[in-house]
Amino acid sequence: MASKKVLVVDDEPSIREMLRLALEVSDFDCVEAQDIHEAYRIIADDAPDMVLLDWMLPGGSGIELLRRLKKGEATQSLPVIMLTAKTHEDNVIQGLELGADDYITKPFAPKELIARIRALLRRSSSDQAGTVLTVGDLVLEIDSRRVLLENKPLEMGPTEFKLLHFFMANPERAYSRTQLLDRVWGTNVHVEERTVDVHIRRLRKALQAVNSAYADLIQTVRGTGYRFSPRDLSVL
Amino acid sequence: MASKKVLVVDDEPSIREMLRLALEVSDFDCVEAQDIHEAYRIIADDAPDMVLLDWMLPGGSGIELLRRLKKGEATQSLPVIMLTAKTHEDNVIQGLELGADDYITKPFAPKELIARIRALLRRSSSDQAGTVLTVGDLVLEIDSRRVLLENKPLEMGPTEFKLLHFFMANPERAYSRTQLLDRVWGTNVHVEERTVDVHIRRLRKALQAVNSAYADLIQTVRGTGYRFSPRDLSVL
DNA sequence: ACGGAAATGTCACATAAGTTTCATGTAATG
DNA sequence: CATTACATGAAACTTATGTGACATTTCCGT
Repeated sequence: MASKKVLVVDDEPSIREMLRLALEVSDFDCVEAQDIHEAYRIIADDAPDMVLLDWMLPGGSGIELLRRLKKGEATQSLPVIMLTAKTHEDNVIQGLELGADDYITKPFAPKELIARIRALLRRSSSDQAGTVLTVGDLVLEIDSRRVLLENKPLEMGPTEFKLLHFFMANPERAYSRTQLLDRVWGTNVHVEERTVDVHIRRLRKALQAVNSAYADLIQTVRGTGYRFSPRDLSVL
Repeated sequence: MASKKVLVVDDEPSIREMLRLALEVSDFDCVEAQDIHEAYRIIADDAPDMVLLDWMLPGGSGIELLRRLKKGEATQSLPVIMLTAKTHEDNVIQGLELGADDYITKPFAPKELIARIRALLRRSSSDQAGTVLTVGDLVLEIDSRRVLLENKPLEMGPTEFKLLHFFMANPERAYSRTQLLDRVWGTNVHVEERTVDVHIRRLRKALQAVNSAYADLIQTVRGTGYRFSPRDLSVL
């Protein structure tokens, strides 16, 4: 399975390093940001699955980041665990009110941190359950892990499913093979770029088997990569 | 709906207070007991829907209360979540063996506690007696603990029954082996994931013995787990 | 408490399914 | 028309699941 990506936001390099270690040992991907500006960029580019946020960022900006995340449409459901010093009970309350999903006080046992991360990810992934993505007569059901085209189930492997899921969630934008590998396969996977082509092909094939017009949803962007574009689906 | 009533059994007033706060914020009713004598009285008088039981009651009486509850006819189905210090792994085992439904180690995130309480109440309240689940010619009678297919009784063990029960109550959705272990076997049971496969196989076998079409109800979702899908039962 | 039947969990091996890579063909680009 | 990028089929490989057998445990009736 593709491992989950955790964004660590802390200004102390040594703490980031420690967290990275703990995370990677437990088979998580880890990306680091030292300030909220960098954090924002990474959230946009790398789409982490959750955020570990140090509360004590310089200038009290930890709270600021949390507030902005919870305000933004696209980021408000991104799970956040706060790291706090144990003396600041009131900060905890404040953080939870602002929408942090959990907190942990320093110093903490790596084991506990990992356990909480797992618990949180499990919880929040069940939140996105029930979601159904639709483009014309193409329906992707997350819960049942099925894809229907014109009410007929489509045959495809797990990778094609994830790929289609990603595309339907991020339409009208071209992604390079590297980006696709990163976001569909997961970080730190060493796979040839060309492999993407093969899976694209299989996905197109699966769509084409039922209605050939739908294969055109996945467009080749020469020199760049691929794009999923409902916009110019002729059938609609 | 009328909010559920939770009995908190703990000798520490401050902990009771904290729990009460967490519970009431989440819209539960809360009653408190500081010892097992008081707990018993409240169970008899107030009929709580579940019990939050501190394991470390003075005199080790937490275990005593649990034992007595599980022995009593009227109280044995009352759900119990234990609160334990995280160092006492063995107590947890003991507690679960005695029939506790779940446990949570201190310190814990209020959100997690609430989540577990909700999960537990959902599980136990859906165990409504007298219910009969039906899919085509497949009939599952909860109270008589029997399964009929085309009016012929099916042979299966208790685990297969619970598994089928769960599937029939939650159709059209793919579950991982871990999720199935959690929800059919019970939380924190240490059982190999692959054991699920074996029980799936036994269940399929039982169905197939009468009508092979019904074995297809239980579908393998590669890379994910299994799904119960009446939707594409050809016989219907 | 005791013996046997039933149920359960685990393992090892067989089989099926899916993934990646590679070699080659084909279409776009300047 | 040379070059580059992409499409495609198929082989090699990796993983996931199916399945039978067996050791253990649980449950009952004696």
